[in-house]
Amino acid sequence: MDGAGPQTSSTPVRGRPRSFDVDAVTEVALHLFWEQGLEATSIEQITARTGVSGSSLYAAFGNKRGLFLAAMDRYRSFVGAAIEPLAHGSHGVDDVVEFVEWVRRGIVSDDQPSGCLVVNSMVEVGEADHEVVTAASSHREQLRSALRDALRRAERAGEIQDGTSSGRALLLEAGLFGALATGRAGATDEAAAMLQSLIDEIRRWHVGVSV
Amino acid sequence: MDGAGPQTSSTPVRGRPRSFDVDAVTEVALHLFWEQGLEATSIEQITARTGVSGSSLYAAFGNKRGLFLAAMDRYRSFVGAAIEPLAHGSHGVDDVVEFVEWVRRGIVSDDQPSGCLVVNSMVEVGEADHEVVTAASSHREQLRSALRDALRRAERAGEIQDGTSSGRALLLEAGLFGALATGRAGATDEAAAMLQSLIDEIRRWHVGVSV
DNA sequence: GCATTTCTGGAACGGTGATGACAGAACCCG
DNA sequence: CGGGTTCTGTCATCACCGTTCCAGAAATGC
Repeated sequence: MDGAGPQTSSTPVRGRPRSFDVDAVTEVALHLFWEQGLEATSIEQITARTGVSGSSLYAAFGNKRGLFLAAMDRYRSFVGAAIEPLAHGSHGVDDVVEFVEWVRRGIVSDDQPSGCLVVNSMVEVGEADHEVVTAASSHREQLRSALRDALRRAERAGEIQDGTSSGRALLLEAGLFGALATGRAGATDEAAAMLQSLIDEIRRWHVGVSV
Repeated sequence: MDGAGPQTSSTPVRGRPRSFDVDAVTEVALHLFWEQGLEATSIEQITARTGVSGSSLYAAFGNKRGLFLAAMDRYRSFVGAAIEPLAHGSHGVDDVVEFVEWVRRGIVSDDQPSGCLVVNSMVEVGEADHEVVTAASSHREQLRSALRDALRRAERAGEIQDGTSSGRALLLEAGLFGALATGRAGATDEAAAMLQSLIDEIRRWHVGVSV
């Protein structure tokens, strides 16, 4: 019976209606948390960018943690859209490469903060917050599973050696996270090179191509 | 002419001598920063664990940032000892595998915090602190260069395909960082599995072994 | 219109944490 | 042993930040 969480789009029917868009505020918060981290982002910064005062934020999200969790959810569905083709695409290796390149575009792009909110949170929060740990764990599972699915398709298509999909999904997951952590430190070129090396290695997986 | 930094073991000759061991304090600080992060670690915690009061810390290290930088240096020489055989060892692939296993032992071990202070700092500090960015960049360079050296030896020994050492050094660096980030989130089993998948993949690099 | 309910901004509260000031303590050198 | 120098601990300062309080505002249904 703590913070009841944001009622995304239910009908309050009674009392004064909310005067701001919860999703829009979550988006702004996401951007700030993504760019600066959880601790380094203050409620005041969010009120400044959204024009919504602190008490309204607390009424809608419970507390800072609730807002962060909402932002994390939003981030996860953003990434989920790019993961989807991995899980249920029609290609094997090509789907994987396409995803890695999507990540690379995100790191190089100036439109979004470089790095991954989930990776950042894993490192910054560590094991301190159980819900954050759970969300991050679930996210990793989702990504890894999608990578594995794509690699299984690659196995069936004879693109890569049988029995390697699980291990290689883990390998890719680790490589992606490492590149994202590096990108966060401002070394976008290095991060992009890491992802390129990942792609090169994937290409070498092709059965029949000399080692 | 700012904080003069800790005079590690010079002879003060004049005035009251320091009554605590700078290295020992740095070690404690390192442990706390490593485990909790920069922001989450307070000077008070360090005074509590060391018995040294805040003003003495400020006299020796300038400020919290100076202490953190000293801790980072200490961490880097700790890791440097494990990197050394990579750079100047006599084996190729085996040296690389040995290093990955050293990282894995660190993650699984209960004696040290799981994760890597440099990776943690890259993510937590981001691009905010120029000196931290520089130290992290230098550390990455050192690791990558050592990995490349070992892989070059592997190339010369005919263990892996020629011309792949640079790319694969980057790949390993990314994979290691990703596993370390995952370990920091408390998922030590997952992190260990990532490192194992890295080792498995390295084994598949062996020229002559079927893809 | 009126009572009720729920929102809203602004100001206040309480805690925390980095840093600086200061008086005393411990050591060197002459 | 006294002067000069540098350490040490305690306390104060100052800023920041998450959170709550409160009085007013805006909607609902009767």
